Amino acid sequence: MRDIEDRSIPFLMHLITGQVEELVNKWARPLGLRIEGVRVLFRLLAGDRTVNELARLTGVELSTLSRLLTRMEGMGLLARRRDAADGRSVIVSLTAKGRKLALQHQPVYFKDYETILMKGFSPEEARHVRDLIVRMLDNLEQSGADPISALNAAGDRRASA
Amino acid sequence: MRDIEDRSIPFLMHLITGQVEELVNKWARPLGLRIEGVRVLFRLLAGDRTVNELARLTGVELSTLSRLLTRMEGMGLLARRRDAADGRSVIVSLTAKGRKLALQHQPVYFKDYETILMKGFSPEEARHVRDLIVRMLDNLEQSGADPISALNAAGDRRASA
DNA sequence: ATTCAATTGTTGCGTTTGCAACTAAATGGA
DNA sequence: TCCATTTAGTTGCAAACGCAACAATTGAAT
Repeated sequence: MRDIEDRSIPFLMHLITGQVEELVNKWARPLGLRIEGVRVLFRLLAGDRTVNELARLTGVELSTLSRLLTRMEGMGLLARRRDAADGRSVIVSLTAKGRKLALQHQPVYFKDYETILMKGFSPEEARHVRDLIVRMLDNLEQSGADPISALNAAGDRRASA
Repeated sequence: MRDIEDRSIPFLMHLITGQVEELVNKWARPLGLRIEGVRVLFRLLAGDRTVNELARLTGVELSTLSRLLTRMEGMGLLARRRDAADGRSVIVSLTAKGRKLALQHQPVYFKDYETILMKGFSPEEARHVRDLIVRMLDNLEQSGADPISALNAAGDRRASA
């Protein structure tokens, strides 16, 4: 690896994430999409979702997602309709065109990037790293609804030591 | 963990990275910075760097970084000077004010986020996951200067199989 | 020496971003 | 029932983003 000096896990993940996203962006550019749009597309392939669910499932901020959906709707890739059961929610679904696009490009999606990332990994290593990463996410989640307080507390603790 | 269905490594990392960055952004906002600025600040604490080096070391895109440096220069946190040895390069260094700010907040930097992430990890697990992640970065790097070709090749291979 | 290529950093430009404020609908008391 | 609170989604706005084009400097080839 390069002469990276900051070997903290968050930073290393930042590097990986950034590079993978760059790759996906280049690939998706001819389709008029970027990685967020690609994520939405493939997520919807598994079934309709409300905007909120999509935000949670794709990790895209809500207002960003709302505008992204408007764009993709304009591209004819998806449709929004208000939920009859809950008038606040909006249900997003793929159009035929969107579904076709998704199916057409499904093979080159994340699996490929994961393949690159995990080259030379044994199955145990792959499983292990996935488990560890999931545990990190759990940790983040459990650090609280307002995780900043946990941080401040940690800082105070050390400061007073 | 939530009801996340996409358990691909890149996506899981995307979630972790996004959440950590959100935390850092909230923390750094009172300082007038965001995570990129924080990274620059602490990177420079280890010594002066050219703009290019900073970009590589922090994972910030070059034009974005250039403008970020202008802002931070305006805040009085750092200074730019042209390299006497190579007239193309610009050397970035902390001002006294920038150094003071960095030192002041050093304790709450990444270590804390890593602490949250790695809660409950044994030292072996922590070392292991770091090694595996570094291997992923190596894989990315070796996938070529233009890694998109590797991807296309992978797609073609499967398509013809 | 001259010319062509590569590297470094900045900027123009249109797009996208995230926060905060907002509307609208549903929920939970009193 | 009525009102306060919560939740879903959109939008205004200023800031930031990335790509591509650019100038300036260095390096390499002949």
